[in-house]
This record gives sequence, C-alpha cells and structure tokens, in this order.
Amino acid sequence: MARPRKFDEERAVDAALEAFWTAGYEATSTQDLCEATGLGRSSIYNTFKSKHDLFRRALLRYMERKNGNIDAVLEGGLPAREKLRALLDVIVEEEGLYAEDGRGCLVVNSCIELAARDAEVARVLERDYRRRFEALKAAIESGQRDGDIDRAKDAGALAHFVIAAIGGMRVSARLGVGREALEGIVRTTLDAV
Amino acid sequence: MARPRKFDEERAVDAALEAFWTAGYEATSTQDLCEATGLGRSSIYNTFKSKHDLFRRALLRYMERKNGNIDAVLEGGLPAREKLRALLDVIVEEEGLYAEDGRGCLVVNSCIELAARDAEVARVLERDYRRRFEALKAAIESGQRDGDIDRAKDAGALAHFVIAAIGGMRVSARLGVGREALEGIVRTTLDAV
DNA sequence: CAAATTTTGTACTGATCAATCCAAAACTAA
DNA sequence: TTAGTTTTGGATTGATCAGTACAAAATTTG
Repeated sequence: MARPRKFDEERAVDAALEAFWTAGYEATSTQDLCEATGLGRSSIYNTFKSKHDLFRRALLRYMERKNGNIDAVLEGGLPAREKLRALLDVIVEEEGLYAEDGRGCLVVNSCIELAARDAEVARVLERDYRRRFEALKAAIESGQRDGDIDRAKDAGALAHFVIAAIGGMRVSARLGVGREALEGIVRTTLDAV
Repeated sequence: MARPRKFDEERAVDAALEAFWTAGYEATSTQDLCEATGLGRSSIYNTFKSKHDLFRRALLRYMERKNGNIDAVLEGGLPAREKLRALLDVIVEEEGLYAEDGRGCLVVNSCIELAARDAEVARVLERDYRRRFEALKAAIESGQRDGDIDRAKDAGALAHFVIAAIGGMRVSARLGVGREALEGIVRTTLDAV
C-alpha cells in the first residue's frame, strides 16, 4: 500500500515519557521530543495530534506501568500491613537520594504543574487517583478481614491517608529530605494504620 | 534629586506573587507580570533584575507570610497536639474545595516545578523546609515535656511526618480529593502522633 | 528657571515556541 | 514498472518569550 513507518509508536511514547518525566510538560519542547525519540517533527505530528496528545499518551503509559507494579504488590500474598510497607519502601528507594537523578513521580509532578489549568489531564489524573484508591482500599479491607489491620478503622480513610503520605514523601524528597528521614516517615505512617 | 517612583515596590511583589501563585513560574509571562502589577516592563526591569529575581522575591514574601501564620499557631498557648490539629485544619480550609479557586501552596508548587532544575530556588526552598521543621520539632518536644505527646517517639521523625502529611494533602487536593476525605487524613495523621 | 537624575512608555531585539507545508523518498499492490 | 499512498526531512509560519534601547516625561536641587 504505502511507505511503512520505520519506528515503533510505543517506543516513541516511551522516549517522550522519559523527556516529560525529566523536565515536565512545559519545559519539554517539541525539539526536545524529536531528539528524545529520534524522530523528525513530521513523524511526530503525523503520528500524534499534538504535543499535548503525546503527553497524554505518555502519562497514561506511565500510569499503566506504575499501577502494574502497585497491583503486583497489592495482589501478592503478603499480609496487608506488609503490602503497605512494601509500597512505601518503593518510594524511599525511588526518592531516597533525590539529588542524584531524581525526577520524582510523573503523576505528582503533572498534578502540580497541570491539573489546575488542563481539564483533560486533570480528568486522567483523577481517574488514576480513584483507581489507586480503590485498589488500596480493597487491600486494607482484606487486611481487616484477616485481622491484620484494626477493623474499627475506616478503610477508605486509611487509603486516602496512605496515598497522601506517598505524595508528601515525594514532595519532601525534593526539598532535600534524605533517606533516613523518609524511612522515619514510613514507620510513622505504618504506625497510624 | 530625580523623578520619584509612583508605585510601591512591596505592592508590586505582592501582585507578582499572586500571578506566580496562580499560574506557576514558567506559565507566568513578563507580560502577565506587567498586567498583574499594573507596571510597564521598564519599571519592572528597572526595579528587579529579572523575572527570576522577581519570582525569588515573591517566593520569599510568600514564605514570610506563611511562616508567620505557622509560628503564630506554634507559639500560641494550645497543647501541642491541638497546635498540630490547627495547622492541619488550615490545610483543609485552604484546599478543601480545590476546584473552586485552588492554587495550592506556592512552596509545594515551586518545589515540584522548579527545585530539580533551579539550584537557587532549591536552596531557598530547602532553607524554608528546615525552618518549618525546626519550629515543628520544637513544638513537639515541648508537647513531650508536657506529656501531651508520647515521649518515646522521635520528635524529629514526627515533624518530618507532619510536614509530609501536609504536602500530601496538598497534592491529593489537586486530584479531586474533597473536604471530608481531607478531614479523614487529618484525623489519621493526628492518630499517628 | 535650568541642570541633573530617574522613571516611564513604547518599540524593538533575537531566540524559541508549537505547529504546518510541501515536495522528495520509500514502499506496496497491481 | 508504475500508480497510489504514506512517511519523512527541512524550511517555514506567526506567535510569544525574556529582556533591552532609547527618548520623553517628571521630579528635585541649585
């Protein structure tokens, strides 16, 4: 029929994701995206509607990956409290020495940079929040049935709390809070559950 | 001597602060700053070295105000735990119905938008974090002496934890988490102290 | 009033932004 | 081989960016 593409669309999204993750949405120019993906402008605009559309695709991909990891932990065989510990430990690993290479979490970054002025991105982020919330709440409820977590507590409230703790750790990590302090936050957070 | 200014420098910084707070650093153009302050470009560049310098001034002013409010609570006569509750309640008030007008917190916003790529701003933000941390830690230690807070706990760890909880609430608020859920996070956070 | 000094408005700079245009290249199906 | 189709590279668009240049306006001091 016609000339075939000589690049993989998914790989292009991945490369764009790296660029957006490193510099944020506004600070990533279309030129940066060309360099990151190795594509020309035409190929990018022929494949994706716009920079914004490419960002949306990259953000969805990031969420897919991240939520896959979270689900793997939550659906594993650990006691509920250990699942939460595992989730929080990942944050310490990722953010522990922020100065080194830290880009933080694209979801948190985008939510601060864009949610207030980009309704489409805000919708995507809200849907992602609810997804994580439901998964976490289910795991906590399961832990309550097992007697691993206090039945008197509101599973939903705990889920919101744990998500907020994660977001807070990501913010604090950017302000120079180091690994030991983050580990302390994890311990205190788990104490509250 | 010479022609006097017909504007107040402090008021200009305040107006710039509003603009930066609303839209973020990158998304606020120098044109926006002219409109927000009511000044011409010349007046702005004659008074401030650059957009970046004006932002730094605005950020410092924001911190000054915000920390003034925090100190007023922490130096008040309430029991330590009530002080913490008061601080967290302020966040619920500020972020409770984010969709309405929410701009969040300029410190959190700037830390996500800029800390990774602007060393000067990062330094300012880190200093501000330490200031808040020390004030909070002192209040917690005081509460421990009064028996209002468990002496076995590490005051520093609790201080990091409370700051993270606040940052996390500000992130969550941007993702559509409403007032009741934020109140739940406050309760859970206080449970952990 | 006049000299000195600073602020102010406006026009402008060169760079960069996201996005488009267009024709040449590359490929398939007939 | 050729007609038909899509991709691709490179030039280009018009808008906007932060910041500057410059002269007119405004004010104080002598």
